[in-house]
Amino acid sequence: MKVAGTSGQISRSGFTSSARAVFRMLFSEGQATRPQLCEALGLSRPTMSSSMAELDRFGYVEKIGEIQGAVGRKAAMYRLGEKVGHIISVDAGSTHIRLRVSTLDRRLLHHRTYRLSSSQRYLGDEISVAVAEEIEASRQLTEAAWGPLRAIGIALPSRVVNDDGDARTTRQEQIFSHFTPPADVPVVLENNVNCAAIAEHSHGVAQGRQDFAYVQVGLKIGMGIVLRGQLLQGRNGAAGEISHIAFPFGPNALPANAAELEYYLGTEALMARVHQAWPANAGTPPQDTAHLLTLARDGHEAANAAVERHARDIGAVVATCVSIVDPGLVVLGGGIGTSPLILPHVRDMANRLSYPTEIQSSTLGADATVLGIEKLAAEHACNLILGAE
Amino acid sequence: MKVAGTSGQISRSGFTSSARAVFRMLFSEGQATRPQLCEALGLSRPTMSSSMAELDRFGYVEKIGEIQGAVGRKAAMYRLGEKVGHIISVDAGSTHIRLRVSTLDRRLLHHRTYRLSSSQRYLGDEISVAVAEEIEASRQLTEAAWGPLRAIGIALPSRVVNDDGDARTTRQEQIFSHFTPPADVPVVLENNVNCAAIAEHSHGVAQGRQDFAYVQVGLKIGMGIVLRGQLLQGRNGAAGEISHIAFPFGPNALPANAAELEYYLGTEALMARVHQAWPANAGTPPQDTAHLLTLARDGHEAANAAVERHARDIGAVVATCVSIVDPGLVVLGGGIGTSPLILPHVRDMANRLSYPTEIQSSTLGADATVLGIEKLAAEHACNLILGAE
DNA sequence: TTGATTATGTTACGTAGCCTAACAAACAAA
DNA sequence: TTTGTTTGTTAGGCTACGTAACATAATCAA
Repeated sequence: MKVAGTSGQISRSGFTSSARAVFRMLFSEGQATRPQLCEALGLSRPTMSSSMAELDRFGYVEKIGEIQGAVGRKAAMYRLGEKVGHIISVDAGSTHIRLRVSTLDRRLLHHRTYRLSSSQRYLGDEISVAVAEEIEASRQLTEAAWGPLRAIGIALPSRVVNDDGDARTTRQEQIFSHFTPPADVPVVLENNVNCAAIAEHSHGVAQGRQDFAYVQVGLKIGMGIVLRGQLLQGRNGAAGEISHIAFPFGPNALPANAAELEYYLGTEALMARVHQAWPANAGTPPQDTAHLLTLARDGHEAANAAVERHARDIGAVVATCVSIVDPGLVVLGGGIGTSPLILPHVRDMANRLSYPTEIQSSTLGADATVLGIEKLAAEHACNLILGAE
Repeated sequence: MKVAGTSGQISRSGFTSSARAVFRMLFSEGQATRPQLCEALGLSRPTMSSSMAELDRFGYVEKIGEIQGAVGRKAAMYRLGEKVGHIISVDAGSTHIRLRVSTLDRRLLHHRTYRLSSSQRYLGDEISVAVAEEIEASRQLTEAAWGPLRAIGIALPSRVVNDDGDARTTRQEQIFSHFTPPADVPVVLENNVNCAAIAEHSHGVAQGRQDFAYVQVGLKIGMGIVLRGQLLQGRNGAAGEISHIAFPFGPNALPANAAELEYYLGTEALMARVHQAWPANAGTPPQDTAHLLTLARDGHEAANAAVERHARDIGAVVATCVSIVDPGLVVLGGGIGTSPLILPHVRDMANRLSYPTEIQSSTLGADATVLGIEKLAAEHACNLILGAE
């Protein structure tokens, strides 16, 4: 993740630690009653009173109702107030720009989707232009009740390095070629596969897991790794760049070039192999992977063989990842990754070659990436409001 | 890391947070003056007074002298007191048992080395017996001034899982087959390669690094990964078990069995390949890797070719690791790993296939592993004294 | 309806753990 | 010896919590 726009303002918030804890709780849980907050945070009722008063002075909390228990007085229910503001999250994908405007506790305020005129393999000018236009369009709709814009998050189809790393080796700055963020609004950048991993953590099958890996298999192949609840980014923003795994590698084979696996496991080369191996009497070969998967599902022999071999290749990649980080859970995503046809083969291969690991298919749809960057942008905004410490 | 022996005593220490901070500082720095501690921890002199008094009541600090600045009153120098106690650290290696008795701030009190009668490939009875005897022998020498025994750390040549994992799949419990630790003394277990990685962090070339990987190349091959300053252990204690990387893996090759890389990159298979490829006119082939490296260093052509090929294989493995965790630094250790002959080839291969990564040879000797487990045991003891949180 | 019971929120007040200010002690340099 | 500097202690205040007690608001049983 890279953050631009707020350089060096290490703003201590001025809130007491209990007020910060209350804010964080409402941030993560969405809403809670005072007794619930007391219980969860181990605070006394007087401390809760003063914390709430403290946050209320800034409009940072909002009473949204009362809850009646079995007996006794009603408990007041709170959530974050409107002065907390909102964030804009953008998935700058290869075919679509998906945008969400939401509160810090991720209540959706507005959303839009823009279809790019052509599929963009890499981050370039067209994406930058589209992002600029979409953000501008939604800013026009901003309502007073949304409060201030606290952050803009953008998921990019490129490596992203943080301030320690060397941004010149990535494409990340391309996003700003036609897009200039509003002054004073921090921009949070993160790789789109990493964002999808985050979404699995907050919305998907990896909920509650401290450690897991997300493997996206589609046009390209990539991985996002979450360890101790935090995204692993790497010195060059290259953690999870599994297309750079040594390939081919064997007693008589060493890789000649970097990223050979990217080509081999990409859909282009996969379909080329399918066409080459397609029997003359097996009908017309499939034109894309979706078609290939349909044929395989319907029991087509040649299609099945191709899918199985691809699944076993992916299983080998997963085994390699497990051997290195042993995450306990691997989530498969992407057009091919989510196919139920590949899951058993990946499981079999990975668990035979490596250590016991749960392997699941993602159930999140096309919104996964934008939900992931939304989470990251919200967390960044929350940290800014509560001070770095 | 696995910890046995102290089940469930979540002892809050009763010390103020500043006293704990002072303790931690003396723990990590060894010694410091009061003004230094104030400066480093951001505490006032009155607070330092009360913190010191607090710790002194338990004999947890000790004044060891005074330091005279340019002008003004002398500053008192402190270190951890004898009531803090000591730890026993054991490297249960394949050929030697190395033992150190030391204070929590790692002042050496006693050490001994025992040579096993034969090289043990795996953790078994003989190691357990030897560990029991060595620990018993050094306990006999315990002096009153050493204070209580706070922890026993043992580095094992096996996978080690923590309490979440399934210990039945590892060999770790074998260590207790002939060794029964004293009651009430926690035992800290960790894999020996992970320990060597820790030692690189605290004593070696990885000092000051938040993230790095340590690759040990010798009889077997293994890796220890430190991320955000903490050892990565994995759900099955298998993080860094790079012998399970998919191998062979290529367009026409999938691994048939687990851990094929362990055999291929092990010294046994290496020497077999060397012998097979040895030209008839090149003299007698080397009998072990040390000899092979000597011949290569002296310019022997066939030896050089073998070493280079092995180095490139290792470089491919390093590239795979970098592609997944992108640590920024890889330290090479072990009998073959530390050879200056392989370093350039590993560097070339890894950096060509993957992302910019510093690659260094370890400069620590045979004590690395025991120093690593010493660090872990000391940290565990420190946490117990200061309370969990 | 009315009191008993219970949960919630506020007020009053105590305390721990830090701080600053001021002073005492211990040193070097003038 | 005096002066200035640094170290350590004493005195006293402040903040962020806590507990105790009370006020408030609900259910429930008579």
